[in-house]
Amino acid sequence: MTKSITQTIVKATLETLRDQGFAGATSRAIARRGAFNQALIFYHYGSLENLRLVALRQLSEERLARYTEVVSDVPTLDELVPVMVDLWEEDKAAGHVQVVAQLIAGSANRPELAGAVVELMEPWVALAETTLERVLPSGLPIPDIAYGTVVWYLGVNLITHLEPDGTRTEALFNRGREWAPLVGPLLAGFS
Amino acid sequence: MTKSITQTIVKATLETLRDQGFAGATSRAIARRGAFNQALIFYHYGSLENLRLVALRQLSEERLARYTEVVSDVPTLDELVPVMVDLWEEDKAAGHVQVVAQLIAGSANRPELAGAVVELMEPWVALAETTLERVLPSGLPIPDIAYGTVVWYLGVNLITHLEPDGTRTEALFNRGREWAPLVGPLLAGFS
DNA sequence: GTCTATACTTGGATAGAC
DNA sequence: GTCTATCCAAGTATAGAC
Repeated sequence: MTKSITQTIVKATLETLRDQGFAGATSRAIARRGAFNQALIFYHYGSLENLRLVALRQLSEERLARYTEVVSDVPTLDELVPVMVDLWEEDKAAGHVQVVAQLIAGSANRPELAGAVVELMEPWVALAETTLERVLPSGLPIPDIAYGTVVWYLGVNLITHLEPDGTRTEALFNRGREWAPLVGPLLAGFS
Repeated sequence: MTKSITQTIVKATLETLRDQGFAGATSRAIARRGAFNQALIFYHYGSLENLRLVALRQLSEERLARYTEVVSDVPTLDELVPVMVDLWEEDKAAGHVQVVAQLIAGSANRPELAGAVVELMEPWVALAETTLERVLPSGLPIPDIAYGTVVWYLGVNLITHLEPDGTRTEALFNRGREWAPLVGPLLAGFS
């Protein structure tokens, strides 16, 4: 099972988006990165815009499957937080959500890409909702909390690559781990 | 007091960043928007990169002054939340933080811009810290909460312009207003 | 300080050989 | 399906007239 050229192209696209940003992910840069001919992008995907779309969709689906798998076992909030932190480390190491942040920012003024982003966000919010419904006490505004969480995750991903060493975000997550066991019982006061 | 050309240029830069995104904010697009000659950008600012820096700095300082002014009077959390929502509406209407999100995303792979962003973020986190120290009970990890808040604000701004109508973010802020009075007393349980 | 004109570079995309 | 070569549009930046 050798990798197909289309998969090579998508992979190179994601890597280039991660390392060079939206503006830097030109057809030529992507081709250089994947060591294939630039014309192949247009033969296989028609346009760079379309390739970006395909790459985004693929990444989203792949990661959503992973998140769903890992998260669906977790019964309580204070177990959820460290699990989420681990997923975060995973994504950060691979640069996955940096890619997403780049595509979202780049989708300004690009209706097709923007539409895809909104559409692809939906199942993520849904996952957040079912998960939070399970681990949070009832009576809370779950849909808003879920949406707020996804949005926050996005913000973190946008900012992280700016920190020279990522210490500040690191601290944030450590604090999350530390305080998670306290938040659950506290919120129970609402129900 | 007629407006100087340099101010016209900076203004057009911010507007173009807001409406066309980072990639769309070229020297030609900016000049078109401000109805001045494209060469003036390079005469007055040397390079587009430098103009972006100046524009970012100016916007940040201007808004920070406004936020500081409005927020420093507010003594409690449930008064703070609606005030913040108002500031948010203000920024959203003017598109201010969309600009910031664009510049942050665009600063990937641009060390100078990235450095400026990190540097300019510092006073914002500081403002968040002193404000939260005032309105939150003691015993909480204020620096992390402050940083997390700024990061979240960034995420909201990144995502908002994608929503066709902004209803979802709207709902989020309404919920914030609604729940703010409950959170304060609750957190007091920690101290 | 502001204009026109233009040098130079890079990017998206296509034609046509293989 | 993959390559080379190339067209054309758009970008940053500068030179030089006014």
